[in-house]
Amino acid sequence: MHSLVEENYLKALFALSKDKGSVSVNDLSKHLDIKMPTVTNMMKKMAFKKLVHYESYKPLILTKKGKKEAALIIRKHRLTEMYLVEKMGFGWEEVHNIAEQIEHIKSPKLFAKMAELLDYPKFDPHGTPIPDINGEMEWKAYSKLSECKPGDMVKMSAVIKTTDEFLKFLNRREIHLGLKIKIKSVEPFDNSIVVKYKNHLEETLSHTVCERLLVEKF
Amino acid sequence: MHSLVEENYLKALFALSKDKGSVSVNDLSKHLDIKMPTVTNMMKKMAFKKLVHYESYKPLILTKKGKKEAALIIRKHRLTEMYLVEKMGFGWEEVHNIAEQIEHIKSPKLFAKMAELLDYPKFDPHGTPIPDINGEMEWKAYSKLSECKPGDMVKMSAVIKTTDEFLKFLNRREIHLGLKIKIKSVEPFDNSIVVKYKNHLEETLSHTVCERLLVEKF
DNA sequence: GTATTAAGTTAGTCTTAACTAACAAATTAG
DNA sequence: CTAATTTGTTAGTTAAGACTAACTTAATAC
Repeated sequence: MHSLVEENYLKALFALSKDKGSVSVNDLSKHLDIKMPTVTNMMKKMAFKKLVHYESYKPLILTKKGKKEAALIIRKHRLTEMYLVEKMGFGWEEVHNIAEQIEHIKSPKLFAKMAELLDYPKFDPHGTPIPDINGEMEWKAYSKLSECKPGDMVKMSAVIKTTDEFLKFLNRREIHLGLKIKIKSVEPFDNSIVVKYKNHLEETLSHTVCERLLVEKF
Repeated sequence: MHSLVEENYLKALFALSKDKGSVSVNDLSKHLDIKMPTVTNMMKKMAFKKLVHYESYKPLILTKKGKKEAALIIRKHRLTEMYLVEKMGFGWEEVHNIAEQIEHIKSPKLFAKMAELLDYPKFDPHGTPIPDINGEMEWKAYSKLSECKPGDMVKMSAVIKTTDEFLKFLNRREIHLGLKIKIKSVEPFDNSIVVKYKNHLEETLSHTVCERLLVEKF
């Protein structure tokens, strides 16, 4: 089994390689707030364990094994978040830090029980997919709210790049998953969007915000 | 805050000093399965942090601070055990190892929520008292089943020196907290006891077993 | 296409928390 | 009360995982 530290490297590698499929030592170093030489050393150790493909001066690539193990940690994280929200009554902005710790708990039984009690959830409280027990996960074909056009009617489906602060911001505006939103206009100057939903008849959302909200059109 | 390692030393010190009020380096070393020199070193470090009174060649004594911090870790452990049993459906023999890990989670909110959802429980699933938020805890005046006389009617109130194996043993005999037990006879040769309860009309329990079962007479 | 900058590596150090070997103090046995 | 045994300490080593300083390779700029 891997150390808590290795698990954090795995998670970071997985998260950062989402798009390109590979990660630079520099990016990983910044993301983990760990200096580059330390990262290089750890990559060699993890390469020896067949978790990552490592060659000097080349981008880092998770092995199949590394990817699966990372996904299983993320599974534990997201199951925990869902459990905390659904079964314990926490707000979606409160659960990240707790899940960050509980994801390292070694107890297949605990997470199996969470999954069972939640009726095998496919998404976490932020709409992000939960990897299955084999580490497989699939994103639905969402659009960013920032890509929507005036007149579009959409359903809030997921929040990305979540921080506690951002989620509190959404709370204050009563924006939550499942919310139906109508795009009233797009301000060409700064790409901010004016939307209407529930009893909020005219709410302006900055481009920064809209880039983080994933929606389904209908 | 203290490291996970220090927390384990605190817990062990607390558990071992239950009776005498002090612990030898040797006992602590054996209990933690850590060699004596390592323990001595750690005691110096923890003495510096005012968690334990340490003097060369003298028994170890927890400070008030050390005692409180130990009790608060034990509070987290026992709240977790109760939560796992009451809210997640685990058996009392399954929860120790999970709680052993979750007790180190840094999140006052999580444990406050557990306590709330459990309606501020005073005892864990084994009948052991849960320290309150100030680290205060009190044992009720239980007797050991081994001290009971033929004819006594008692209620099973707590299990001590629990191991998963011992709890499974109790499961197989359908012995659980709250069970009403009648002592039929005591075998003077080996101090085993013959008891009657529910549909078990004659069950023999060894002295070893009876030493670990705490009961209330009535 | 060389010069500069950025990214990555190597070498050596630090801290935590473990260990063993050797020694010292305290306890127990006779 | 001394000898043997047990307990505790000191000193020095190790592994994990962090760091800085110095150097090398790769990327970018002009």
